[in-house]
Amino acid sequence: MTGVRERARAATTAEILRLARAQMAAEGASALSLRAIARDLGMVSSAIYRYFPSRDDLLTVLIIESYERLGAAVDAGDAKVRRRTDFRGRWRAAAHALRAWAIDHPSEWALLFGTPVPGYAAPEATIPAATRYTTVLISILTDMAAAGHVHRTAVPKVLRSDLARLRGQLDTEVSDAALTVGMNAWAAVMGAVNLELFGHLHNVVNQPGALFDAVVEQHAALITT
Amino acid sequence: MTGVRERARAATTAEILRLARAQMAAEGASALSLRAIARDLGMVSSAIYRYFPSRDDLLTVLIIESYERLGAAVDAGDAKVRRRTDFRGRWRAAAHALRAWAIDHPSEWALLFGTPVPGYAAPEATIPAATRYTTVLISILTDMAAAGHVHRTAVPKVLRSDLARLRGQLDTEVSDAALTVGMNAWAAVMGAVNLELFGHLHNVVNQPGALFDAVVEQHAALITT
DNA sequence: CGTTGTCGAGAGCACTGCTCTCGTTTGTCC
DNA sequence: GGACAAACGAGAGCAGTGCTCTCGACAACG
Repeated sequence: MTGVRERARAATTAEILRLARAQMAAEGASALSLRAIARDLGMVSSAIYRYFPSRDDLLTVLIIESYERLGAAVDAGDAKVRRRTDFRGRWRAAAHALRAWAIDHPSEWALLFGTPVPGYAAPEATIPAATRYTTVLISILTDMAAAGHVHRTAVPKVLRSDLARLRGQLDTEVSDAALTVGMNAWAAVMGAVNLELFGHLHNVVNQPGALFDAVVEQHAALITT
Repeated sequence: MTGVRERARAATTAEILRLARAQMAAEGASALSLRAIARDLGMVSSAIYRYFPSRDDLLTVLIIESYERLGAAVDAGDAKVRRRTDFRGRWRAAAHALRAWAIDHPSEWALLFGTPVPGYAAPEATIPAATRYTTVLISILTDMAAAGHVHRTAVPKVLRSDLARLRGQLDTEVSDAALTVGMNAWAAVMGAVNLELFGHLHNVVNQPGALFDAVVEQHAALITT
């Protein structure tokens, strides 16, 4: 309750995270240095350990926050579509919001979807956050089902149990076929963004946005069929 | 010409690369340490610099080699298909060879397609190697065109110039539509493998192979249409 | 045979994450 | 209000990193 110390602590913690993010943006995710943060903060390096027990814990917090931001960005993209039954439009908006966020925050994208940092193993804590940005796609599919849309894609038998479990976790009424097309679309979009963000389209496609559009449109058709 | 010294040098260089690869497999790509390699080699760390001017140069060589290995694996997958006009079969074989290699060599996959290592910027030298593993897909599409197949996918206008340039570089006769479906398929497959390899399917899909199959089949249909 | 260039060893620099100790400050309880 | 415990920052130190420099031993070439 006694505010002074707690507020100071919260402020310092936030400042550490802010500086960490700035440093990540400037130098890349795995170049993040506790000592550099401490210097920027005008502190000695050991003081940082009063706030984060280790570099990995700092990374974990950053990862969770980034998942949260990405999820919010994708949500916002979807929310901008007025006609909620315009499922193609919502898919397009969500997908493009995903790519836009990735381009605006490349270091954070790398943190989330690139190689896990050296000895770093994503702890349990990140798992719920990690699914955050996929819920939009699920809700689009759910709304489609509610609107009477029936997906007819073939569902690999071995996936059945996974999909049933997923449906339970999500507590939603989407068919196996819908989940399958959804995952396919998800994989394709993630693949396109990764190729672009990690430089694999250099000297191959100079208009990565156009390639992304093609991927999105292709799956727009598949999703709404 | 004088063999003794040159052969010793080649042997040491090869040994460094071997140990580097072993270390990567054990600890992950960015945990690669020149000093540790030197220790394993029974040398002092500075001696390594007689063979590689910097850690980044070592990484570059490793990356190029890995691209080469991946390309060879995908080629081998495609080559196993007897009926060369069985384009679906060839696509399946190539895609599954890609995934199999990724699963067998996760650290190398991460090196190629994960976050670029800290301050490391892929130098020009890696570019030709980086396209190596995509040539199989191109040759499948080329063979389809030669067999009289006509792709009808819509091609984004902005991609036209890129595709024309690509066709020139590849020196092959594939239509814009074919290249577009090919890239879409490529992005989807890469996305599916990345999601699986980097752990984003944990607690989502326990049968990632099945999801991958679904992606491959979906694009098999799109490619051969 | 002498010169030249290659190679490995060793010391050292600047950096990293992290631990431990030591005063100082802050909040709490009597 | 005073005693006590917890929180905090400073500082030194350890083990590790990439990389540079110098020095002595050896091989290759004229």
